[in-house]
Amino acid sequence: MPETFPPPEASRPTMIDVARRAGVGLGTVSRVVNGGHGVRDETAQRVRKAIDELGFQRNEVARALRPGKKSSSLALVLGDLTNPFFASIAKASLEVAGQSGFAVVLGSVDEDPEGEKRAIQELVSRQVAGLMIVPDQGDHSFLAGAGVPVVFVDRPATGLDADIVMVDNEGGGRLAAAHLLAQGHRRIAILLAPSYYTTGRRLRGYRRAHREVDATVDESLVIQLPEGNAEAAEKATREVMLRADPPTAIFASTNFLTEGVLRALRELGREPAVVGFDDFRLADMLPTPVTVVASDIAELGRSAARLLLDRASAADRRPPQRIVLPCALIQRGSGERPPDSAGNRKPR
Amino acid sequence: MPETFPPPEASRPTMIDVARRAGVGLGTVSRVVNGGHGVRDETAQRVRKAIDELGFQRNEVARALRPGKKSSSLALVLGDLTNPFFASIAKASLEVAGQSGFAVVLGSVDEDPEGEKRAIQELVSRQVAGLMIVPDQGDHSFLAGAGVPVVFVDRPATGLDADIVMVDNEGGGRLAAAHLLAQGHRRIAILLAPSYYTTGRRLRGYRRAHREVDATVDESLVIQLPEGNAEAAEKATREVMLRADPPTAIFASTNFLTEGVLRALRELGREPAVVGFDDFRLADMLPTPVTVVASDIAELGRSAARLLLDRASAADRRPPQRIVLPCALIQRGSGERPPDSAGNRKPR
DNA sequence: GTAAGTCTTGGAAACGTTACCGTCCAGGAG
DNA sequence: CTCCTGGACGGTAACGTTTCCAAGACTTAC
Repeated sequence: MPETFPPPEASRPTMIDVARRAGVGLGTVSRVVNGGHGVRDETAQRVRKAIDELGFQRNEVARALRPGKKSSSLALVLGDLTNPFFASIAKASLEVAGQSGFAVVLGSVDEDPEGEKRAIQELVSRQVAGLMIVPDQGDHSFLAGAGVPVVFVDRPATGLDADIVMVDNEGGGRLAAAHLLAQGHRRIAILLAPSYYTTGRRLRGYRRAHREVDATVDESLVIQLPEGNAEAAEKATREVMLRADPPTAIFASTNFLTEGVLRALRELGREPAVVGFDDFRLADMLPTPVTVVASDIAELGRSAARLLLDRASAADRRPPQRIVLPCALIQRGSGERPPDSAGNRKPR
Repeated sequence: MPETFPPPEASRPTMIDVARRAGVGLGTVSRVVNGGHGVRDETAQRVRKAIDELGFQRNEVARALRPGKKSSSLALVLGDLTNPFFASIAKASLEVAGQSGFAVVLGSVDEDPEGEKRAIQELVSRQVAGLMIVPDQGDHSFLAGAGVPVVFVDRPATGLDADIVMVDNEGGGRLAAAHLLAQGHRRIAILLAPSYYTTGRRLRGYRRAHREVDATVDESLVIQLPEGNAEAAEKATREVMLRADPPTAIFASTNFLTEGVLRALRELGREPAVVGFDDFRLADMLPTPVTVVASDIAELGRSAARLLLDRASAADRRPPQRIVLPCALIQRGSGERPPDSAGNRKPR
């Protein structure tokens, strides 16, 4: 059978091909490709012409092989991309990196902390120029010797003092609780995903808000969930609302938790005040629009990428930076219900 | 001896270091690292010991430099990760690729089709083993000579006959329209994002459903939006509902469009039947839970990754594959409203 | 007119890996 | 005892780029 098809493995032209075609040396081509300093204009023209004609494109892999040169990729390690929170970070950091000609390699870690370590090392072996990590629990000191700059996103990691970008969790927690307390609520349940750093800080803010108005926290309303998903929150909400002394307000410390809370409340037909942490799509479209404490998640990703690019390009030896983004309260209705509406059956 | 401080710029050990430490040749180390065939067991042990002691990890960049060897990364090029549709694809393909030891490099393309081409070429220059592309409009024939396997996701591209994974758009469109027609609706508006391939197919299904029950399509209800976002859909919905002869049902051909439709309807206080294409989070929690035509988006991503891995590893020379996933109707309420409820003011 | 620069340019050495080609040794066959 | 076979291993040449060094061409200053 005749091979009329385009050659299946058309090897792409290299700098050597370009050099031959332009009648110059290899070094000259390289110089032209990298900004063209120290090359006569006329020569540079000839080289560029050859590049166009051959459709040459620099082989980034070979480039990254040279010592010192890291590849022009950043790595982003995070959990479930299906969570809009993570998706926003990914999108924003991708944008910033892209503007500087950097690609982003993704590592997913839904799994164990061991899986995270493996994923990170895989990425390091790909010679990425830097790592953005939304860390799970577990020690990250193994990164110290990797010789790669690291930026932690959303929460710090133990064992490594690196740059970090996060939101003002304590301030946000305080904001949410203070808002509810100001409406007269004194029995405010707080739902916490298990052992996340952020969760602890939000709880701290919640406690501080109580102290500030001399209210005592009923510890039985501080609810540590076994898992950080909507189902766990739904179950916990059901249980706490069916107690003899239910809360008059609920503070869900995570977007997925908020969803679970709302599910349970709809099912029960109860309407305590609800404030969520992190905004989410359609929050304003629900039967009672949901009041949330929100921050600029995209900025989280953008800052992380910017910070990492600085570290990667310049020999940026400043001490680890710490960027904290503010939170704001967005009142939509669910957080403004008065205490006495909590037990009411929802009118249907 | 205690290594108190990891050297700040400890250059990572290479195979040569391992070879020296194990007292073997370079080739032997390589053989051990790649499965260890043709190496005596005792020797392999020694090498493995040295690897552990030094914390050696293969430099993937150098490996990928060798001719024929592509890097163990796949590229994924898609639009806004903030769209749960794209996020699901990304997550699923990431998972599958990860299981085979492949990383995924992301290219975002919110921009022009020219930006897409640039992004793709950037990724190709990184010697990825394959490309998964959710193509924008525009010609993709420039990929033909790249020597890299390509899988298109969600929609085909012009100019290149490659593998493709997509959902049964026409079937889904038909399903949605048929469902509405079966309830007696005869004036069904369809909102279409501009010039997407999928959009055209969904419209085709919509028309087919009409033909099947001998209903005629009022062409003024086939609404081409100037943009594919919620705002455009909201505006269009407002306009069409305020006409003298408004539709009794609306088919929103995209998840974001559905959101816009719902926003407009809430504002207007009107309740025509609504069916959306693609499921979305909280669809069941809205005042009237939203009926949708849904498909397994994650499977879209998984299939794409699997297909690409096959092409990349084996010299898979089968003709281009074409995988079409089915759609299913999920009835939740908004799609089951009868025709005469459309003009009703919403009780408040 | 010569010395000392400056600007351009070509060539070669690396980077860390894999693939190939030998060499060496052991053991079996003749 | 020799020859051959085959497995185990060491060495080296790539892969495509960047960087360094040296050499040539040309300018400037004395």
